[in-house]
Amino acid sequence: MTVTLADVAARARVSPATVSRVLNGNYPVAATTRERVLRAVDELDYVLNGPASSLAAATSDLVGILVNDIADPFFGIMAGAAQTAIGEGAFGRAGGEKLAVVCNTGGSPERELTYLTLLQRQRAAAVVLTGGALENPDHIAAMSAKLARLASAGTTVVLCGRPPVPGESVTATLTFDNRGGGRRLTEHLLALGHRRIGYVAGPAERTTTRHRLEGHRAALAAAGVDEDQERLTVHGSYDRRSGYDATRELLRRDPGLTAIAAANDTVALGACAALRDQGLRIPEDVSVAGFDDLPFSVDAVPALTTVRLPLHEAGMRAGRLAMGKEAPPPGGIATIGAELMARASTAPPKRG
Amino acid sequence: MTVTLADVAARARVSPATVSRVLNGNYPVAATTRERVLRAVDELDYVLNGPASSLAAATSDLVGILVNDIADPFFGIMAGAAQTAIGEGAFGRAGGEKLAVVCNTGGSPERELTYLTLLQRQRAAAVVLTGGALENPDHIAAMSAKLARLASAGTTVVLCGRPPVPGESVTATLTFDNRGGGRRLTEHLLALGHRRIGYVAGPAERTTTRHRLEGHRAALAAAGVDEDQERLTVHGSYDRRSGYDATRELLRRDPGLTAIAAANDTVALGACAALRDQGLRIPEDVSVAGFDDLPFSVDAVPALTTVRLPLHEAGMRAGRLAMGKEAPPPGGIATIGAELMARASTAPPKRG
DNA sequence: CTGTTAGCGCCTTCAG
DNA sequence: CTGAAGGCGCTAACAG
Repeated sequence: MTVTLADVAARARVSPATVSRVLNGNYPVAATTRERVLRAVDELDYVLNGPASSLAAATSDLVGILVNDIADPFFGIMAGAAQTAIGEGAFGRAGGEKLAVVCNTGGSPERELTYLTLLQRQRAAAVVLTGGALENPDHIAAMSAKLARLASAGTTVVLCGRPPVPGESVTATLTFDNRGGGRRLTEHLLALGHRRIGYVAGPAERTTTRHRLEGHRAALAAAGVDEDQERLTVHGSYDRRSGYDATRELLRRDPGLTAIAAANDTVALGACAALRDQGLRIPEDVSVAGFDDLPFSVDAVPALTTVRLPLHEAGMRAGRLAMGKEAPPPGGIATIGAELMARASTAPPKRG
Repeated sequence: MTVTLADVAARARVSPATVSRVLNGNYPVAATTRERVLRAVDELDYVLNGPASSLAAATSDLVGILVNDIADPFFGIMAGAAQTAIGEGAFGRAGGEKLAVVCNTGGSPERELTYLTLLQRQRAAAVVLTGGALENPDHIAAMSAKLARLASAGTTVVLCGRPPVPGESVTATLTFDNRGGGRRLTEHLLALGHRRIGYVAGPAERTTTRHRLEGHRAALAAAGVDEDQERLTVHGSYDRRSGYDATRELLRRDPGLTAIAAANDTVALGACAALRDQGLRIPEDVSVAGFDDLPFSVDAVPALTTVRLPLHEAGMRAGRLAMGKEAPPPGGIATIGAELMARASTAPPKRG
């Protein structure tokens, strides 16, 4: 009932092998024969059986892209770009189309491993891991083992916006300069004259959180403003609500603070909302800064000072690396710059 | 070199068939035997070969979720919810985990069809299509044919936030009341006293665009305000830039308009930016309204009046429907309500 | 350039 | 409850 390669072969009066060859396009076939086969494919409305191909060839055309939160444009932009890079130049019936597919871990370590296992099961051609990693030792060990196994099974592993992992299992790592960005952002605040700066950090145990915070602290230390920093730091998740709640908490701890640096732009927006609800003006009373420079940040009122991460470019590059369309950087690791975008939400302190 | 079912069977001193049975959990196996097998699986670090299973069983555990724009939270929220619903209750090594996977069409009809073909090739267990459909007749025909073929191959097809398609190939359709929402939004504007309302529509040829616009026009017609509407409508894409550009164009066409209704919240934010750049205040000079009620809308300044769509709930339900965990609604179609959220960005007109 | 021949690894009747 | 046997649909050497 379902039409197979053999049916096509029969209709085109060639052997199944020939049909396979024209479909995969990786072997010379006479033009007229190809014509005939393609016509038969169309007439029979034939669609290759993926599992059968994968089984026989011991590889599949599936490429997995793991993200922590698919509803967050930070990941959406990277994943979309990667998917574009992976899919491009492959259209129509011709072979070579990869099925680029994104998997949402929700930030859960179990789901991250589960997805990796599922992709391993499918014999995925490549896997792209985006976003910061969890710093829990058990999870790190489990991940290393899993990545090693994927790599040894021939799956290309690419990290995008993630710190490098030791070992030979990762083909390429694109890592963001979160530390440098965090540092420059706080230097900007210091240059404006701020000294009491609240920090709304992301979830503890995440590399992104730690690196951004380290940059912040480094800038403070260099300026000699390093007392009491624990009290001026509150951890939360990477969402709006967290920014709102943490800001109220910071204001309680130090009503005199003149600036707030947030873990990312979304959190910064929550911080802005909390400040407004307290009757504080931005930036006159309190300056606010974010991180990532997501598209909405420039439209915030006032426009948000933040650190720009080239998410689209990074995603594209990760996609190309996953496909082997681009050579890995020397040493397998490339650090991607983070650029300060000074806008209207930060200004010299007027009070305190 | 790569460990297979047979290896596990040998180690556990049972037949391959038995191993298969415990792994798939769909057949009675003695508890002690199961133990032994599971232990062998662990010791050998065995991972099922997906393609081989799929080939033999003629089904796979892949579920595809198609979205128009993965960087847009509108889709991210639905896709994330669907993925959660599909993945839940399936952890550890036990069988039954589906690989829920999202595919980004970028709004391109070709890519939509390509992804469907790729999913068909993988013998996907289910496919969830989210977001509005293109109204081009050729594409509609191609899609119907493709969906019919998927359905006849045993793939469950679910539509989420999409208008129903004729035929028996779709298991369930969840459609948003875009028309009703659009109508209520404009009624709200009319009730405030607005009469010259600019409309920034989405891309032409999309059902979502058309339905929202129809609701808008219906409200105007009911109020007897139906002259000149073509001139007060500008089409664009569903992004910020489009809102910005279209608003400038609308202002050029009618400098006296007192309100702008936008295709969605993102577009509304672009509209706000354009108004501000023209020195117009919101809502004193011009009211602005969006659609969708994405998370950032409540934090906009002023808070954005919009129409709330229960994206998370819809996505969850679509996921459950795709998994057969929930019975389809009567007739296979459920309409999901759209609720007006009146906030600070709309107020009675002060000028004109 | 094209046909022939073996499996790829697993599931699924059918016996026992 | 468990084992044995056949085949799912395709690709990959080999010949020719």
